[in-house]
Amino acid sequence: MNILFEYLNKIIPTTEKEIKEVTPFLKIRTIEKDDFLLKANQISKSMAFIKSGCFRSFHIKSNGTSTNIMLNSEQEFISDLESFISQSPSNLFIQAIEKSELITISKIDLDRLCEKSLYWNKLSRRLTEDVFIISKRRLETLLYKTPKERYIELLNDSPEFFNKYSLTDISSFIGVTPQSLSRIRTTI
Amino acid sequence: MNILFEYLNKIIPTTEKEIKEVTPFLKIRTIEKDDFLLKANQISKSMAFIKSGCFRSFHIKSNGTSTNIMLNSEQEFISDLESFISQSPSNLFIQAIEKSELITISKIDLDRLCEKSLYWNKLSRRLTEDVFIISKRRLETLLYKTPKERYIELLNDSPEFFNKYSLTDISSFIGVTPQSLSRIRTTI
DNA sequence: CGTACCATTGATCAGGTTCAATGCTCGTGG
DNA sequence: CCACGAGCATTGAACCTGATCAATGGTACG
Repeated sequence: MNILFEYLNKIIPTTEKEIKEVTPFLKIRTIEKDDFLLKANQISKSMAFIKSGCFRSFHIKSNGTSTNIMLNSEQEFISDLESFISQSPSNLFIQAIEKSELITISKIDLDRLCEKSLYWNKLSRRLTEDVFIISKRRLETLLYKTPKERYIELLNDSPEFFNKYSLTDISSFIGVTPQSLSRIRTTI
Repeated sequence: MNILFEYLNKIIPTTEKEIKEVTPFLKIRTIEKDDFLLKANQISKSMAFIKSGCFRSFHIKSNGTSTNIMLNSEQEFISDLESFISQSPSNLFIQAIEKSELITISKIDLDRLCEKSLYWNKLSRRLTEDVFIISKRRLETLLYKTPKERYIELLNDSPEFFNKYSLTDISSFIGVTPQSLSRIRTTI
């Protein structure tokens, strides 16, 4: 679990106290390729830190088409944060793109830590802030930019995406069809 | 400032202690129609609670066109939260749509409150969570839905928008031109 | 009264979608 | 070990939605 503690320590420096507090609540979980961490209508009961592997979070419309709202990999937290926060049914599917290892903590245990501890409160706040900023930037990209501009932005800001995820997954993340992405790529 | 205290009390119940702690840091500010609360490249130094009035937060692209990323009115907090959190230059303009009254707190003072107090930490976390959920839902709407569906969703979920904001502002918020919104409206 | 802004309507244009077909790679089973 | 099938990326053609350019009517405000 050291990889998680190092990550937390970078965000808000930890002491022995916090490591001891949280360790009993952490669980390791392995998930196979194509299996689901969460499905629509379920309530997200735990927050997961990705030790290895990668995931796509997507929505399925009534007509059956699916759209990736988020792609995540190593050293990122994953869950439907909205469902996790409000303990309401999710509208997302979260699926492992490859065999992955997670470190998880349940909502109940995290709430318990936050109830009394300034540290875990500050940390939760920081993580929520980070996720908010990611969401806001994604919103801005969709509102202000053309698909071609979004592709170029992704190439510059997150070139590693193109090793981790298929072009189909990336096109859905960008908000266009795979055919359109393919055509965009030929113009560059 | 009672309107703010009532609002806070609903989110996380306050005691006399918290009211006393925060009161010295709160300022009332009036802002005239069309004046700016924040401009691009400035750093957002304060968080504002809208006592009366309404605002639009928008981005201006290099080609000069502007897009509303957010519309806010009474009993909502307003700032470029990304700039406020990270104290980095904003890419947004925040403008009063009408003469408005704000209750503000500076970043420095809020940080000071959060440093030691569990209450202000929990509150900040809750407010960030709420803003995250708003941002995520907006992202979903843009990714999954057509302009017509977005318009209908807004009509159902926030009919008051159509009293507060011009159709031009709303069309920009939805992510289409005023002409397109006008045509969408005629089909319903 | 006149000007400026907003909402609307018409005509044309462009970019993305859809439908369809093909090549490619990789994993599986005979 | 090879053959087959599945899924991904690409390409072509037709179509459609929303953008753009342009003009008009209405209304609020100085």
